[in-house]
Amino acid sequence: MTELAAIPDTCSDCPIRHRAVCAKCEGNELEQLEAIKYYKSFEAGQTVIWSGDEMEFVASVVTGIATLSQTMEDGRTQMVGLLLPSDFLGRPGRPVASYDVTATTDLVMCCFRRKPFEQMMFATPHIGQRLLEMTLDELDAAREWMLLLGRKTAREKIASLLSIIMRRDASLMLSAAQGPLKFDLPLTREAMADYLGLTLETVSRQISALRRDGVIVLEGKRRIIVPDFDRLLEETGDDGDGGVPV
Amino acid sequence: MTELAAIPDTCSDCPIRHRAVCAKCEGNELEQLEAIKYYKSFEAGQTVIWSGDEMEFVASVVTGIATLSQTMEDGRTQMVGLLLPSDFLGRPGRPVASYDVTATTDLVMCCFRRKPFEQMMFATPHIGQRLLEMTLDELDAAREWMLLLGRKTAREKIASLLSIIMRRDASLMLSAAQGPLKFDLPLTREAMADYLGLTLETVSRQISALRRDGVIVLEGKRRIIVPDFDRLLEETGDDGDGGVPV
DNA sequence: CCGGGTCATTGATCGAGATCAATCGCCCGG
DNA sequence: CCGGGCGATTGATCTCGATCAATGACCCGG
Repeated sequence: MTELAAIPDTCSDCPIRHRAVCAKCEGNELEQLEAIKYYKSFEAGQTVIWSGDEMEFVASVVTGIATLSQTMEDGRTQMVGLLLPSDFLGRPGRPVASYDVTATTDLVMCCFRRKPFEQMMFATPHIGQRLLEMTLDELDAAREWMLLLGRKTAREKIASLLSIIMRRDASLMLSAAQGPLKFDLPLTREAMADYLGLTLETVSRQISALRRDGVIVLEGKRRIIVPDFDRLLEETGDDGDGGVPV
Repeated sequence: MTELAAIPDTCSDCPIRHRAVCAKCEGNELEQLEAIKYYKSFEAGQTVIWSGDEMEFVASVVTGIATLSQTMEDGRTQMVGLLLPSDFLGRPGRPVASYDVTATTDLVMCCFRRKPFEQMMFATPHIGQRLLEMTLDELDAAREWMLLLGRKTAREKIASLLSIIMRRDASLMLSAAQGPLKFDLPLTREAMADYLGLTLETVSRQISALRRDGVIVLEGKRRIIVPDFDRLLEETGDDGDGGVPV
């Protein structure tokens, strides 16, 4: 059993306060939300919910990473979403989960029982407005991802995934230092394969190839150093300014 | 120049009145929308807007079909959205188009200038609520599509596309007759390839293979007859009840 | 210090789909 | 009736990534 991550006392202490579904709520609205929220923790590897299960809550990721994935009868699986801190889980109005949700790291979620949340959403336009923004962002990300799945080579897929992860967690911890960037891969090779529509062997081979070509440096299995971010971007196949604004 | 499709006189005559972004609006709200709307028509093959262009309007598709697609510098392209009647084009709050939009058939759109629409959205919760529902549906569709792109075989991709098109246009014209279903493909082989992440040759070969195996019958190049819909569904690789509820 | 488990790497081979190329069918205009 | 253009089909070959298989690196518990 790993140690549980710190759980904020009140919403004002919350690290995702200004990015999550509650971002536009203030004063009274925030108090109402605070009254119905509760925290749930999961350990790395645990399943949060299975596709088809009844969902009695919706939630925001506070810390950690979770994945959404779909599986075909014969076992082929494709990841269809990556939930980072502040991302929202669940669909108001839908009582049943559409995807398998798995914690890939230790995970803390801020949960709201579904029914009260839906009622509040009806009464409080700020929640629905914020959820719409977030959903539109996710749709853009999904479309970027479709280009990756449909048209990119294995090497480009790996480079793209690395740059996506770097960008997203840079935007969370307003990364100070310039120069060689360094970060931990929060995913196993298998999870990366499920994300990219590849096999884990191909993922491993392409990471080795990028290492051989000096695009990345490995420190152990999971820690990645990128000496030249622009060089990595060239490998993604995207045009310079590229895509998703976080 | 082909003949222009019929354009409804008023919103109450409009064929997409109860499915589009205006679905929840009544009385006064509907009048306001009606006051700022205007129609635009495009011929099959025309580009509606280029990625990166300024968008001065958002719009609903009234009749016809349009596609959203992304292109890489070297010319590889991936379709990322298919807009059928009642679907919404544009993102409130974003002044610039993110995708290339092309009319694949003659197309009529009901447009709203972006700024007034955004103001109305702020004042009228029903519009934002409906847009949220529609966006969540699109996100689900995009995720289904990601499974297709990442994990399905070429044959499964073709079968899936056929069943998606059949389902979606059956839901529009509440198809009366049972028995052998018949419909027109609204896409060229090349557009199908862009949708499915394949080459047009592979699309052609797989369609021929499905024909040889008796799953479909062709009437000319574009008209498809499906003698046994369940047989087609088996070929998609999805489990029976399968996925997107329209 | 050893043995088992998990995750990752690397090698050998295979095959689905891409690529290159020729041909066909159909429509339309001269 | 002919010729050109466009979309679609079909064939031959190649290649990237999948598959099958062995080995390696690391961690933890006994």
